[in-house]
Amino acid sequence: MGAPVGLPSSQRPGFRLPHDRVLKVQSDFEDLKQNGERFVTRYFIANWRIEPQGTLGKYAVIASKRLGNAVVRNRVKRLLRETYRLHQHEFSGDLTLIMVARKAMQNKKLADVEREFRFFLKKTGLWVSGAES
RNA sequence: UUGGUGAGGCGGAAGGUCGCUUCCGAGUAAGUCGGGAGAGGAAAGUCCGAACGCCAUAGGAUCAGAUGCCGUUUAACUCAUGAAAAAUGAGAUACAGACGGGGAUGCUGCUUCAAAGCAGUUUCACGGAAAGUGCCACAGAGAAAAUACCGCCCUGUCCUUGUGACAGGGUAAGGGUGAAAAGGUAGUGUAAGAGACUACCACCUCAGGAGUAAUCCUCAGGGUAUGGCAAACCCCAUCCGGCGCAAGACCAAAUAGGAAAUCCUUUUGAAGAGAUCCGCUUCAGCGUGAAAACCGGGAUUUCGGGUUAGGUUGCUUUAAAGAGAAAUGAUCUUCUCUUCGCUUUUAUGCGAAGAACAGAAUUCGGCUUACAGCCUCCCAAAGCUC
RNA sequence: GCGGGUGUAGCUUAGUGGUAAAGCUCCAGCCUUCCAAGCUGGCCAUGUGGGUCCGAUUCCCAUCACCCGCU
Repeated sequence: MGAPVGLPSSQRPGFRLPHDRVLKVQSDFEDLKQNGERFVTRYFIANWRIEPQGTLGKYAVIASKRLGNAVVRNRVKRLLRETYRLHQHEFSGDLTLIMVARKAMQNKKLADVEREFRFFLKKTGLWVSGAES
């Protein structure tokens, strides 16, 4: 699990996830909630939409105040962001995705979230690459 | 040594891989590469203040609000030196802060016949109850210029001659009620009693002394007048304009409307000559109809205000954490610590789990709350050893 | 970041400083063949910690939890 080690930096796929990939516009959130697809797992709720070919996919992570205090919310958001970053080559890139954290995600490790994210990709047919295991 | 109270401090360490924000450098630019920096003691709660900013504001008073023993002291901030935000020096202000002192209060111990005194310690939002109003349930005779229930004493009457009953009067020493009963204790005095009188204490007033002050001490006099509650209304003294970085400043574009100035147009409308107006000609229209100005319409410019999750700034500095719904992370290895299980005589070894509370948003000080574990100091206790 | 409000029985609400009230709920009994309804009785509370006071749900302070507004 994790990033592939041993390859030169020019050959392995990039795992960067700069800050401008974050979805910010309010109307996009409402549009996705109205018209997008929806899938619920144990740890998070996913809203997504396939964008036209060539556009760079965006993402957003939501942790509501009911989840816990600021430390818990930051931890949950970081785990979801890390999961998206490490698995961003396993589905088509032109995907706008919103992940809403659920209460069961408190005190979980990265491996648990990764397993759930993989389950979500396979179940909804978004799993493209399949090269890694 | 153990567990405990109080005070202070620390808040896991090193490395690998993949990432995020920002700065510097390389690079035409992008991608990229190298280097630097990147949460706390409480960043939290927002309880109390201050800086800073805008608006308002002659001066005074009232209302409302806050504070309330005394002294000393402390931040951002401002000024000076300085290349400088660093550092040093100076100045100034604040809190329910810190330190020290005074007073009151409860508890314990000792002394004392007692009142009280001394020592230790707890607590205190600690101006005024002899300016006024109000309240003090229940109980109790009486709860504030008070009161005669049981009692005590005197006088009178009666007869059952008992220290009896009734009537009148005196009396706050005793009993009882209550949180609290109108100075306390001892004595004189008296029919019984009473600050009625005396001594000491307490209270009040004046004078002197000590102390920066709060306050304390001493002397003299007064003679009980002054119950408690102001975290009840209130009185006195002091302070006090409001809103808050979502404050505010600058800039930009679009949109609708406002004001001013200039120009054009119009006298039913259109066309023509003419620099323009008046006027004229032609056509259409109207019962007839002239001139000037205003109003109206249009264009340009300027001004001022509003709206927009607009931008920059305020703002985080040249020695840099930081402005975006908000980064400071994820994971692995080793070490450290704690707990549990197994093994071992023990030491130890192996395995597993865990390592708190908690995340900067203009800045600063204080307070409060949360916090696994560890370290240091002080205090008292228990056990062991010398 | 700033401002405001509320905590009383299991729930919804009362309550002048002096024994904390009502309705629904729950439990037991009566009534009924049984249930429901009805009647009788009972259980259960001032968020927490201090202070003022003889005495606090009430007054004051601190704290905790929850709710709302400003954009």
